[in-house]
Amino acid sequence: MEINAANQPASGKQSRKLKAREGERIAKETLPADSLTERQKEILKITIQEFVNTATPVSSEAIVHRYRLPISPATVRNEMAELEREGYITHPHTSAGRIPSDKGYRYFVEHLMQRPTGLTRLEQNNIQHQFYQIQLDLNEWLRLAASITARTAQNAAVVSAPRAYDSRLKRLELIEVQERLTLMVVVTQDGTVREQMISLDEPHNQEKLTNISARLNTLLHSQNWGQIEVRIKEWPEDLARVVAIRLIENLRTLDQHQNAQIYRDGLTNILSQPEFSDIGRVRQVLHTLESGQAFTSIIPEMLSADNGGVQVIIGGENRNDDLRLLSVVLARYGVDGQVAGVVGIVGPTRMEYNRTISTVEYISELLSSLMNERRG
Amino acid sequence: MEINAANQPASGKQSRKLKAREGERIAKETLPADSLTERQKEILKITIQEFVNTATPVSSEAIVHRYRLPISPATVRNEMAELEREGYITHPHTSAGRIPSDKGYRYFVEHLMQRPTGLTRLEQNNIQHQFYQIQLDLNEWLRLAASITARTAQNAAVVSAPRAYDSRLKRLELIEVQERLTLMVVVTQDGTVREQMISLDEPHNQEKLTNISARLNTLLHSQNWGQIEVRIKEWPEDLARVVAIRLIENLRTLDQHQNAQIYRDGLTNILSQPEFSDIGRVRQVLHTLESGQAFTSIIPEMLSADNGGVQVIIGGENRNDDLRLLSVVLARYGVDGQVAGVVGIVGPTRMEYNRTISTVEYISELLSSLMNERRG
DNA sequence: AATTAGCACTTACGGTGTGTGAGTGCTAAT
DNA sequence: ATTAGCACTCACACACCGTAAGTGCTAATT
Repeated sequence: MEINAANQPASGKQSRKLKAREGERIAKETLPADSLTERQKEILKITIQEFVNTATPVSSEAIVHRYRLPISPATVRNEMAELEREGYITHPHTSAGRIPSDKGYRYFVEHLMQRPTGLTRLEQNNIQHQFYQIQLDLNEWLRLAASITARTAQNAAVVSAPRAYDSRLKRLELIEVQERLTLMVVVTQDGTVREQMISLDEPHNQEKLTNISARLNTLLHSQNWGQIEVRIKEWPEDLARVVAIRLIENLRTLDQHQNAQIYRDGLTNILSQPEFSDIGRVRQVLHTLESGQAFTSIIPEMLSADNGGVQVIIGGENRNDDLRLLSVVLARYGVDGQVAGVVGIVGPTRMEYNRTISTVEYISELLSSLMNERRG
Repeated sequence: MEINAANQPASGKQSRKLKAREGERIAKETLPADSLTERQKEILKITIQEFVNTATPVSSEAIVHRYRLPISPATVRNEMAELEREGYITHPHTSAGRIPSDKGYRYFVEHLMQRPTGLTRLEQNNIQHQFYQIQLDLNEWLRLAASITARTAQNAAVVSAPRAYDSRLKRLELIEVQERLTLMVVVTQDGTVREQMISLDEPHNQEKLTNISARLNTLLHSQNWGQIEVRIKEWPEDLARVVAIRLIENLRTLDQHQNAQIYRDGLTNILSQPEFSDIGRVRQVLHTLESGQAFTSIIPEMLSADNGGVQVIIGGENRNDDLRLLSVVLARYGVDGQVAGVVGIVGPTRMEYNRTISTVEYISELLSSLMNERRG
């Protein structure tokens, strides 16, 4: 039992640390590639692949048989026992086969998985087609993105609306709705359109409104909310100022994006997985995903991460308790320094990481280039 | 068994017809109020109320005991047997109490339920508050509506985006994004804002675009797509015409609203009901609600119904097979002749119809008045 | 004629028992 | 270091009750 403790003291401790889950950053603990022998890697890889496909514990016999290994089940058993001691796999009860642990999946994702074999060229083209087919607005793009991602990865998809870093006014329009009610339409430099109602103290006709918006457009063009705030300091208390104040609010909420809209799709996919044969778990997961509150911490974290690539958070690595039994695969999309959002997949830890990662990667690239075309 | 067959021959046939479900319109078959004796009504009412509360079959003893009826369980049993013969209730197996049938619920909704006791004044105020608290845009209003409806009625909520009948241009704006790319923002008379990208054959600067939009605004103000189509017939093949054509498309899709957006919320509520202890049913229902295709027929039907009130579709009355085990309660909202959408609740047939109906009613009224304020 | 007491009958439900098959871990042989 | 052999452990499916709940029917009562 203590044989290999001397060989990899770090690894042993690290695994315990992982389970203790301190406040680490997401997807960090890179496992050393050389902590396992080649044969152990091979067996771990097969175990994971088999388990991903069949959803049932993998026996020593199944491994040698299905993959025609030149060793006996007994040998495999010995290796598996070792892998279990190291924490890469477990078994649910004595007479059952092995199932991968979170740590096992992590090792797989980092060292064992052959990449990239996720999406075929054909699939990519199909997806691209759906996006370019119609000139949709942002809202519908994101909805579509969620839907396609979910379908492609056969799991639940999450897409966060792009959040701007530094929204600047491109154009503002005031439209009379009623005597004392006007509709303000704000277009920012990156092409986002927002509408807002403003109720006025006294009646104004369209002509007046047009004048004001023309004036504001020239005065405040390409300014962000901070600059506008400074600019209007000594303005008189007239309508122009009222509008400017609403404009500031508007740009500011755009930047902070408290109303960070999340688009979801494909809940059905994940619930049809065998791990969700238990109704209680279904309810819990559904609740988690529907409320979306699990993502309020994870998405901002992803947005501010300096590492640009795909992030994989496996089971217990999740900070959020409700996501403990699920894995999350995330990628950022957007235009550098201007706007950014997140595309993600949520599913059982037993998922095809390769395909999931490829999907999320591809969709995020696609969304990025679409966003790029939008901006001026 | 045939005793009452002579008394209510129509009712007997009608119930059979119901089960045969021909292509009837929604929520129609009004059951005659006098087909039951007063005591039978009382017993049916109690049975339904008890079942709605407890979710377990109601026994004859429970009825006399809980409601202190001056009759014996045996008498109640006789009456229940009669009610069962008439199709208002059933029992799952010999030694179980009674549960209401779809027909029973319908009778309850039409004659037995005391209305309106749905929402307290306090609840109404709370709801109203949430809507008026912030000046949201349409999108977020509807999302909020779905969320509040679901929470209030403790079931899944469905809200369809308002569909316009006859969208007319209020104002159009062209904003340069890139040299050959412009953003068109269209505001219609009823205050709907839509954005669309237009790619141009040759470069145009903002000044040119402003000119064109000003011209179009005066020429096409308050016209619908049909009128615009006639108007531009002999126009030269310039940019103004290109924009006008896109404008026509835009207004037209607004009217047909193929992209009839549906907002959903509260799936969790309905899945926590005891009728969804079976995982298969959960999946089926979830699939139905997530895909939303079940509503593609039911919502337009509701929109074009001449009956303005709340519609209740109970279990098997649903045309859509996937909704067979659920009830749907719908109300229309909007501004007469201008825009209309639907607010609805979906839940197990065992639901508090009174409260559900009141909720849907109230939210739809609220949305209507909000829409009213928006329009010019 | 309507109501009710009494009772036999039916059926779901929870607990217990069991035997079978899968798969392991260990030991001893290769 | 590998592997054959084997005892051992569990989950799972199935059958087997006993019990409690609630009915329908019959006969007695009002």
